[in-house]
Amino acid sequence: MATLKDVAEATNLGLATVSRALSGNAGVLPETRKKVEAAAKALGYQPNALARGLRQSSSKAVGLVIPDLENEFYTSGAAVIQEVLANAGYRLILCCSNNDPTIDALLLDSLVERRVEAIAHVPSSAIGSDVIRSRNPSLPVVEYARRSNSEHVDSIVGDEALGSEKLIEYLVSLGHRRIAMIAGPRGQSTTTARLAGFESAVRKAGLDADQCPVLHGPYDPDWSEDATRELLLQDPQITAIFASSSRTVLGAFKALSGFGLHVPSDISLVGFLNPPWYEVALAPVTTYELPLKDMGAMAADLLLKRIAENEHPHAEWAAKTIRFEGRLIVRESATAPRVGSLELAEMPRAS
Amino acid sequence: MATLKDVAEATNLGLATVSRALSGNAGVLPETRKKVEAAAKALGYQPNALARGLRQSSSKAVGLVIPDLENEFYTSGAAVIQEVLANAGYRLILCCSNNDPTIDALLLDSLVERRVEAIAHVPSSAIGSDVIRSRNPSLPVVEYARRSNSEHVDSIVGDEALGSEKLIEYLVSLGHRRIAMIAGPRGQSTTTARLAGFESAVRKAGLDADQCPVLHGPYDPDWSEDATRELLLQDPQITAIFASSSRTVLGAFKALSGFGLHVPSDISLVGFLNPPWYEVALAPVTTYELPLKDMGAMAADLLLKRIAENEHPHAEWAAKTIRFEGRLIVRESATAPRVGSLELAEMPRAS
DNA sequence: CTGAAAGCGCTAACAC
DNA sequence: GTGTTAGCGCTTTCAG
Repeated sequence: MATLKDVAEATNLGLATVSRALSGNAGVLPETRKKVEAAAKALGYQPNALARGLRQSSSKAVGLVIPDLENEFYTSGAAVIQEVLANAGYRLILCCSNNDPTIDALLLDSLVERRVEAIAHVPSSAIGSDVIRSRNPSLPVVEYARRSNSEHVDSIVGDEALGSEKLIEYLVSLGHRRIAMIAGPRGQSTTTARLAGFESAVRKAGLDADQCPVLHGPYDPDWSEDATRELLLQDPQITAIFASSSRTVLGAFKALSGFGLHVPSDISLVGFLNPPWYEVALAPVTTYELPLKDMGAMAADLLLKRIAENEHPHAEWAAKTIRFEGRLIVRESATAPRVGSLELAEMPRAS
Repeated sequence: MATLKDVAEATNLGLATVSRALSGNAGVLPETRKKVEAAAKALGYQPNALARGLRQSSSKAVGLVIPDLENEFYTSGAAVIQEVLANAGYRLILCCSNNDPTIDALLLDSLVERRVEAIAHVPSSAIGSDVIRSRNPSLPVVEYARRSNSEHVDSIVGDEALGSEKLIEYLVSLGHRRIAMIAGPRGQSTTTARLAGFESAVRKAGLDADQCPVLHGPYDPDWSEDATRELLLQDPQITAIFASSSRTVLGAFKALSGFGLHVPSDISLVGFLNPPWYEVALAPVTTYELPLKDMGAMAADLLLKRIAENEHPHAEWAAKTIRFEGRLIVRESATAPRVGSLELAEMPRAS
């Protein structure tokens, strides 16, 4: 590949002049610039971002670590983060941790090695982004969607507790008193918050906690399907299910169909988040939507702001947690509880 | 941030020794290595990947450009590409072109500047990856999911033509003779192939092409909803719709519900690809599934292979196009055509 | 306005 | 085994 030197030799100019000309720097004769640009194009010159980054110690890159590339909860924000950053001239290095804390830490390390100027992070463990601070305390970090226990990073999250609470309140207002929750894996801030909201709402409504079971497991349709099945078998009095993620909703629907049960006539179901398909599900899903796009934009803006602040010897700022409220979306998957008990007909699954 | 020199000074060793020790290179006394590692850890030393990359002219990074971060057609492959590459010690720089050829070209350029060692690319225009070749002809490139007109790049795609054909054959076997297709935007290889399959099947089945209308538009639920509405209004004889992407299926369902129509009793609907929600849709969707995971793995393997070949003065290899077959998945959204004509009741939309 | 030279942090020859 | 040195490609003083 052609280098600056090649262009310099081709034009009989000095390295410095060529550099200035190509980086749109002032102080170069217009005709000189023309000549340089022509030669550069002719040689197919492409600047070497590694060399430039090394020299200026600024890579114009930002890292983003998310746990799952196929989950709208993360990609929806990632999309706007990438867009905002791109408009500001930064490139996004997007990594996927598969929800594995070890990989998570590895990826964070490698981003630091690549000298990214900031990191957006969906933490996969409570340790979260602390790895980074031990490497380079001045590197701006914002946590998105999930919160770790780190004290020194900003975080942008949804108000998940409020969401669950609203959902349960809604079910209670419909007349439900036996509500089950299919929760996520313990130890993640999202799970914790959603669970807290559930328990708080159950308490406030004066429901019997024993009649409102909670099952913990991964945010995975297959697990959720099994969990729902088991739940119904063990607790056929349940009249409503709170499936606390879109994957969970999916599994719940499948289990319910398997039993020949209809939503909402046999059992009510509410979800969380709002992927487009909720509108065309077996029963359009009543849910709590989080403003993921706004959250992503905010995260990106904050990142940019922190980068800018970093230029100047920054006054000690306090890390802030910004919690976005969402909204309850009432569709058709939840109605007043059925009368009578559940008839579970284990049907052969279609395909 | 600490540099190699800092570690060298701290240990009273030479730069080279420290470098060797830290990069696990042979020819260093075990105790020396210990000492170096201890000092490095104490100083919080992190290697500078920019400097290393510059020196070795190899960045251990691979670029991936996809048009949409929120579409499983791309992210599903992206996820496995990232995984395979990560296992081989490469970092993925994932960029999103928003289906805009200009941005696409920009991103490709910036990847070249960052000296990635290979690029996986979902082209957003027919020019596709040619930008890259003009910059650096020896940079391995593989197109994934879509094909451009580039002659010199490998491509991994699904057999979309076959898919449409199978789907239409299936509808015909059910008795349909008036089938509409909601197609994607003209000019993309996927659209072209899906359309070709449709037309070929229509012809082979001896259907009247006039009775099998095709609408072109973006792969977008809202557009698809409008298109479906219009279609039904203009052509109420239609008994089946081929919605040629998952977004399109979504819109079609919404339009159909809006008219108070039921799938499949009033009208049959078949989709394309196989996102998990197809199973829990208003009517579980009959579709043609592509092995996206296998395709992604293949793309990554090919990339790795090309990188390895690049080390040696490579014999001129021919670019290959690998086309993966998928499979027809029969669910419940298509049955024998209704008898009688359609009653369109424009109902107030719920929520 | 342009050129020469230093140096970003690292690795790979080459000496010792 | 270890140290010295050159140089990857670029930007940026500092002279001219």
